Amino acid sequence: MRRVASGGGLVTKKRSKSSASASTELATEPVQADRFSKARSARSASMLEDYTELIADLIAANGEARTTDIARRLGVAHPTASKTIARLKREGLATARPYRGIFLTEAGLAMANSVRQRHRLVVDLLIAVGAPREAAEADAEGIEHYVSDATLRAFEAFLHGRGQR
Amino acid sequence: MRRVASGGGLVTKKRSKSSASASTELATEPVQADRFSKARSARSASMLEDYTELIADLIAANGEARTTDIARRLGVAHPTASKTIARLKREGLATARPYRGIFLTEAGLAMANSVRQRHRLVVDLLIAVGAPREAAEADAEGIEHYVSDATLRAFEAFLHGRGQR
DNA sequence: ACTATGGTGTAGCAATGGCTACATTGTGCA
DNA sequence: TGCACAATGTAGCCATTGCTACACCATAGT
Ligand SMILES: [Mn+2]
Ligand SMILES: [Mn+2]
Ligand SMILES: [Mn+2]
Ligand SMILES: [Mn+2]
Repeated sequence: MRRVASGGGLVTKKRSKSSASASTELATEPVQADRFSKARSARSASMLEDYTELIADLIAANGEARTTDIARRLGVAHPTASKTIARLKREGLATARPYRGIFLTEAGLAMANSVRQRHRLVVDLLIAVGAPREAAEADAEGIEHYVSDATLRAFEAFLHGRGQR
Repeated sequence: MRRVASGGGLVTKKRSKSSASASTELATEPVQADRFSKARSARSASMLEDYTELIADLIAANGEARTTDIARRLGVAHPTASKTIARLKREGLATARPYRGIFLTEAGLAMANSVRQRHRLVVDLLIAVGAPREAAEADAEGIEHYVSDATLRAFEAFLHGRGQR
């Protein structure tokens, strides 16, 4: 197919590859696809990140992390948490034996620590640029998973430069 | 079950509800669950937001938005785009007839416009706080979907106060 | 020591979002 | 005027992340 626009029969434009300025168009595509691809990867990791952070918090607060507590904190049904914990185990981030609590491996703990630090940094930055505290806390829960190291370093420098942190 | 920690048989702690300070613990849970819940909603909407924005961009640039172009820009296989476009139609955001291009409904166009504006605002803010341009562009593709209106207004005010925008 | 109760596990369903493989369609160009 | 071939559609696979329903287990308290 060689392409013809048709909408309501108005436009009539041919194009061998793409109709827009052949200069920018060809450069834009792969770059944009890369950005979307990165976002998809981050989305896929976000669940693991939240779980490890939460498990570490529960162990710190309660001495243990139980499936039901994890589920309640996340606001999901317990089989949902159970299934994701299975994924954590599969990916070497956690261990668990039936009817005992959930434990983090070294890799899981490392993830938890870096994720917690990043979470706090994002909240602090949002507040520093004027976001209401609760909005900052809520938004950070999603935003955190998409902040690159380069951006994170910029956040740190920004906060330093303001005396905060 | 009344709960007993056990890990390696070390800890031995009972708890009727939760072991942590009964004052904060009970207040923390629902608040945190709410934040996670909001993040899940945003995650669910993110795909629709990216598609409407992209379709509007393609129509502006090419006069039409074809399934293959959408897929290539997103970096996914065309049946993946095709399936998501079906969801857009189902949710009243787009229309399409076989072998013609994709069109946005009024609702879809409204979403595209607000999403594009939010996207730009997020990129501008990230750059304003010092993120490298390409990191800002890449991170914004994920971050944008999790920024609340309250935080967005704060971003606007922050940029205004700096003469940017 | 028993048992009621609540934590835990498991089965099975649905929606979403990836993919590959293959069928169908439209049209630019020979 | 046809037809080759790219674009589009469709079928069917898998993984993830939700859910409800139900079975099983551990123990706190009697
Ligand atoms: Mn999070
Ligand atoms: Mn977090
Ligand atoms: Mn996006
Ligand atoms: Mn965007």
